[in-house]
Amino acid sequence: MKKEAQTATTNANTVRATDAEETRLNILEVATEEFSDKGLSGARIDEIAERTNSSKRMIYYYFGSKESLYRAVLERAYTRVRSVDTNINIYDLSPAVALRSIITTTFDYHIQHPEFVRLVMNENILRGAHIGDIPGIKERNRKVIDNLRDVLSKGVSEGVFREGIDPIELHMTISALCFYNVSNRYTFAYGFDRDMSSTKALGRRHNSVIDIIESWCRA
Amino acid sequence: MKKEAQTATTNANTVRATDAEETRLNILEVATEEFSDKGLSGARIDEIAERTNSSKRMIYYYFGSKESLYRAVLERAYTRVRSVDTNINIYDLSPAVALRSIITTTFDYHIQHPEFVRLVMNENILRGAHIGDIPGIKERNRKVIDNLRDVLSKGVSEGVFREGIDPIELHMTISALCFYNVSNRYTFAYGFDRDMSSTKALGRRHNSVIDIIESWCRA
DNA sequence: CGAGACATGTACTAAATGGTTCATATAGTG
DNA sequence: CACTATATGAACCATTTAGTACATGTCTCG
Repeated sequence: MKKEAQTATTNANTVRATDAEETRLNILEVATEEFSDKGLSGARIDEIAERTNSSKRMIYYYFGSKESLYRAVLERAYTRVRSVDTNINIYDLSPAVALRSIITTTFDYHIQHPEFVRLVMNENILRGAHIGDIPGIKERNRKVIDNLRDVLSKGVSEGVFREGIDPIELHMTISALCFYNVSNRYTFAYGFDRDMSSTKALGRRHNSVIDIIESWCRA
Repeated sequence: MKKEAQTATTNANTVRATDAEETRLNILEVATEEFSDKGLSGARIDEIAERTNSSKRMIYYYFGSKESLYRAVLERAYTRVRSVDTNINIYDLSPAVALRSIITTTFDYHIQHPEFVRLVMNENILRGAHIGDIPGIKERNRKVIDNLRDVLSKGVSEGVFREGIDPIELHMTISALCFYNVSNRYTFAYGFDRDMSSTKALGRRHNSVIDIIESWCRA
């Protein structure tokens, strides 16, 4: 398959480079599934190798070790989130709408990316052993907090939000409420017979989350 | 040590039984640490055996397999929570005070029992594969929801809470807000330089959580 | 006291698993 | 075209790990 792709193109250089990058990415994708599925210790390199278009040999060729591969997966996952919530333009919107839009984006992202949620869970099981190696996280988070601070203070000065809400607390609240119904989906579903992946339950939950945070922030 | 305990007592029967029960419990305690620390796949039977007063042989004698041991650990953890929040007496308190007391109890329990939080996280990583085997969870949860429903409706009829809040949504909210700052402690701490185990941060968070839920429920 | 049940220590095993060795193919370059 | 760097396949290895076989001790009860 790869060979066909190769001969199909004229510029061999590009092909080779692309090919390698493709292999790397393919490994990364499969690894993301596996690590997010079973965690660092539960994941199996052989399993990843098998599901890859490539081989175990290549995994070590490109990533060196299981842990490094895991780190690469984690980094990629975090990079992807970053690209999402940096995209909301706060300044064109009224504070109330901006806040709501932040909540909705966050909520949806978690629903659509359970693999991210699971990776973060796993990293916390590991007591954050690897997150320190991933560059750019603090900067990104600072930006998130700054955004929230701006929205809050704008809301306060417009009289729609009340004073005294700490942006970090607010962020934590939004995160918690968006994270939990994905992270604890299985134990919760079992305990309360409420399937947290049904559209109905999610819609309801989404409304609740918006409602909760809005009534907290409202002046 | 065990032998001394034995000779110290007169009734040999009791001693023997107690001894066995003690061994079982000791294994269970160490296993709880290990599983909560590293998850099911990360935990090592040999590691547990070593930290036990007993041996690997005994682990298999009493529990049969790693998975069974894990299940026993999970069951014990859930049983312990149950005993806690069944203890709040809702009926003597005003709805507002009752709600606050539920929140505080839940909040504190999570802080004081990170091992429970971690076990639940792990069980969700496993997609709830074992929680179905644990008896009594549904009944307990039903009781929790019933309690909340009572508090809510009492509050509504007294005019302090607003109508239309679903007790399951409320429970989920309380859980999420109490769970997250323990479960995501490490990634959050790193990302925002806010150590979520400091007394100060916890106090502040506790206030926030109460504040959030109260302003949501308030009429 | 002697037999059987309960409890426990020692040593072992088979399979799984992360990682490596060695050989080799392929493509771009002087 | 030969040489070099990149890329890849197949078999292999050392270690770890869940689980076991077997012998033995100890308590209870007839």
